[in-house]
Amino acid sequence: MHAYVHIVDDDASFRTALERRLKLAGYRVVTYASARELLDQMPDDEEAGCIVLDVRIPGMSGPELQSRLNELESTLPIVFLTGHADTATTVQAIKAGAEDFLTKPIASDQLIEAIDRAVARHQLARGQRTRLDSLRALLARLTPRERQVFDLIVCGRINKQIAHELGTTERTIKAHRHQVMEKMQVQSLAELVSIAERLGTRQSGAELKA
Amino acid sequence: MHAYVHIVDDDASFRTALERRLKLAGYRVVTYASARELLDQMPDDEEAGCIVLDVRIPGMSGPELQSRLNELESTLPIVFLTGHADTATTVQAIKAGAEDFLTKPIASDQLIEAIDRAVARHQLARGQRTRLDSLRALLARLTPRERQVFDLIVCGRINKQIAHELGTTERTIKAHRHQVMEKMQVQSLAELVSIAERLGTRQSGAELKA
DNA sequence: GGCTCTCCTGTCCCATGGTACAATATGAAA
DNA sequence: TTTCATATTGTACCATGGGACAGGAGAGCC
Repeated sequence: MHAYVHIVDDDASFRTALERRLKLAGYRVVTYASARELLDQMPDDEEAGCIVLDVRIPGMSGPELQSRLNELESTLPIVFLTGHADTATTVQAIKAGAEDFLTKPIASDQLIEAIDRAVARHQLARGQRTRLDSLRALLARLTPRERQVFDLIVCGRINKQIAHELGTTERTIKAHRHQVMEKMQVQSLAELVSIAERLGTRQSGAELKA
Repeated sequence: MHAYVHIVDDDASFRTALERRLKLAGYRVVTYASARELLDQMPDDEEAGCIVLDVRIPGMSGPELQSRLNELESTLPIVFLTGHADTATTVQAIKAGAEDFLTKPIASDQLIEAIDRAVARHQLARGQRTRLDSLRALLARLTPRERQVFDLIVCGRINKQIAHELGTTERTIKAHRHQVMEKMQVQSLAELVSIAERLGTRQSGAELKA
């Protein structure tokens, strides 16, 4: 609860009306008159919420703002609102990950449903991203050498091979390997490989010889 | 090349015109007058291709056919065509995985582009599915006991623990483990875990004790 | 110059994984 | 009944992983 809805629309009276309606539904609301305004304040991605975005707004258009937000890796789902939708714009927006695309005038119940869905999706995405981020943070703490060893371990190389490929001794690899398991907070090789797979850092094998 | 385009439209003259145009573009074409017709013949998912689907057709509608195909786990991408698109239908179709949603009359170049994209996507999806299917086939060849051992191995259990959990001896587990590595055609634990991760069979650990 | 961090190296010892060589028991299928 | 797949167990032996204990070399910072 207390999720944020960010409304971007150049029609002040519409913003106000929608704001009132959403606050009654239990949402916290922030309004913006333009894409620029939203980008300047850049809503916090960590707070549950979503964006309600008019397609035609002065300056940067709705879809332009969407692609900009995608570049910035925002995961806030977008619910588009528009007076007259053309099909190409609709298709493009949904393909780019918009949660919904609605036409004005819109029944407020229907809009709220879309917003609820968007917020729920954001919760999920946020949870996943948080889990991945913490894994990435662990990985980032490895020294360059440890990272090399990590890559070779999760490809199934044994210590002897790793030592040979890195031009050092088996004993040294054991030391690095120990550090890797320690820093990645895992007790088994299986967990380590699982992490590598989820982070997409695992190469299929031969690529690493280059 | 020689990809199949499956056209579903109740307008015979439209079908014929489009068929001619697509054959010139190098496609193989199969036409259907209704959703039923396509379902009866059920296009082969293994052949590269896509479906061009009119939204409003007698009997089962385009979107209904789409959801039916999804249930049947078809991976053939769908390009929708329609006279007058309403936004809700468009959004729903794209969310359900349609490659595109175009309005008639449509420039044939534009349609061909959409079909090219759809076919390309199908190639990718097919490749991925084929790879996963062959892994699943390997997994299916494990005996029930071997499968239990597999699950525990990829969760990071050591032989001793597995033996205890399955109420047998370490030596027995070694035998099963050998069979598992053999049947799954892997040389290292890392590869085995990677497969489990990609097939989504890997539990996070504690769940398996139940 | 000290201090810290990274990277590197060594020996001893034990736990674990893997293999070769064998063998038994059970149930289903031919 | 014979045959086969499955599941089971055993004894060795060796390779690999990993911990305990100990130390050195080079780079960057205060």
